[in-house]
Amino acid sequence: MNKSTKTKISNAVIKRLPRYRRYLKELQRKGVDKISSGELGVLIGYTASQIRQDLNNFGGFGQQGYGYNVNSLYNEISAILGLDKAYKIVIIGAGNLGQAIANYTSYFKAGFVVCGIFEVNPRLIGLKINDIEVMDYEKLVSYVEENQIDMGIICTYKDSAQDVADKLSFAGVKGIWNFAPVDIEVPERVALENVHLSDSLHSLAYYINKNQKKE
Amino acid sequence: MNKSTKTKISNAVIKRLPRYRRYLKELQRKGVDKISSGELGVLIGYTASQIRQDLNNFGGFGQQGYGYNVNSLYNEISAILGLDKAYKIVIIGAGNLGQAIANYTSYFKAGFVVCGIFEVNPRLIGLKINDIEVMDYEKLVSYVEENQIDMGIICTYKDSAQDVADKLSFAGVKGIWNFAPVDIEVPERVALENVHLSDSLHSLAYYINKNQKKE
DNA sequence: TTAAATTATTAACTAATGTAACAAAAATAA
DNA sequence: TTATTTTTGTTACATTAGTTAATAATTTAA
Repeated sequence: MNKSTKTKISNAVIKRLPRYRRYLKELQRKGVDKISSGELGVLIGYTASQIRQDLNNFGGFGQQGYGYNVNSLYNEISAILGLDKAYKIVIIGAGNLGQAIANYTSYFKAGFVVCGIFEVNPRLIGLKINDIEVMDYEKLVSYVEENQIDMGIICTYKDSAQDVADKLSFAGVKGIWNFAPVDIEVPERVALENVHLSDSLHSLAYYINKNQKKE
Repeated sequence: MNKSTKTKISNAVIKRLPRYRRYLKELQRKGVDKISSGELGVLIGYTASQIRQDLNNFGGFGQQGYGYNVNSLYNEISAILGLDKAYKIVIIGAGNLGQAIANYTSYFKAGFVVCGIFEVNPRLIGLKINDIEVMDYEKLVSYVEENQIDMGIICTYKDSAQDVADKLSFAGVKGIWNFAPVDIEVPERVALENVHLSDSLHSLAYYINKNQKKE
């Protein structure tokens, strides 16, 4: 029995996994081939105990008296995150953010394949952004269905976001990455990750002012 | 005595404030002028109790038997977040992301004034992006000092991010918004907000696969 | 064969979060 | 004016999540 099916894995753990992975990648790059939870803890800034516990949610990747093998742990974490597969993606909204995300994702993220960008603005339809075709938003649903797209990235204004999410969900995507500054509703089977940039900026403003009140 | 000085306000509360503010803005737009914690709770999806408790961290903005005045609550929350002031900003990195953030911030975020973009690539220096000058990265520190810049946005590759953060901190910014996929260190007096897009995308990949294992 | 290192796992602890309850205040209606 | 209703402010309680500590088991290396 797979461990991950036994107990629910907390959100905090999942959010730490990409971070572990980043540090492991770096160690790999440096040619380090084994590491103990203690050493890794110093590096990342977690306690050794937490690292062992986090990893043990998914199974015993380490070995007593030895530690963790950097390469295999990197691969294990990648597999847990599902980064050993490829994902077909569409972006909705060909504005500044949509374009930036298109470039960002297709250049830097092996495994995330941007197949098309959808737009309502007729002046943008037909253009190519980084070799990716900008298509008519009207064709979104049929395109997603026919090409078995896995994921949609919402880069529209907030007023359109829910409509986009509905169409994507209807057409069968498995996940939505939402950049519109609004809370959208999706069916339970669809995974949703929000990147609320304005919320992030606003909380930064708070912390800037709080620091100055020097508590 | 101001309430906010009494007790430390939890991070979760701060992170909810921009959300409250978004919904209040929407109510304002619809011409609603008062709302009870109960109604707001239904709207946002929190319990009435939590909303009252959150708001009471900062003082009593409501009135028994009446509820909360939408306009004044919106203004109060804005003030708590520090959104009643203006912030002078520089962006470091004029790549796709830097450009998108430059446009995003200067178009949509009143109060956040992008004063300059800094770059190492000589082919970009001297250009104007959305009326904002792209300057030589060498001049970052003196520019920030002379113009009393409040905030820096890091849109570089990960290898340069710490150097940028050091320069910004040295030059006296009060906050850093970091988009580079790396953990950077800043002095305590500098507020730091990370937007780790790749981490976010990777956790989305996890949830996509988890959903399919249909727990 | 023994000692040292280090994980896996259980247990204990701490902090954060959320909910409930109710007195106090204001608004409304009689 | 007075009673009733509404709704907050505030305290207390309960629950959950997250973290750290402790220890038994295993491996490595001397």
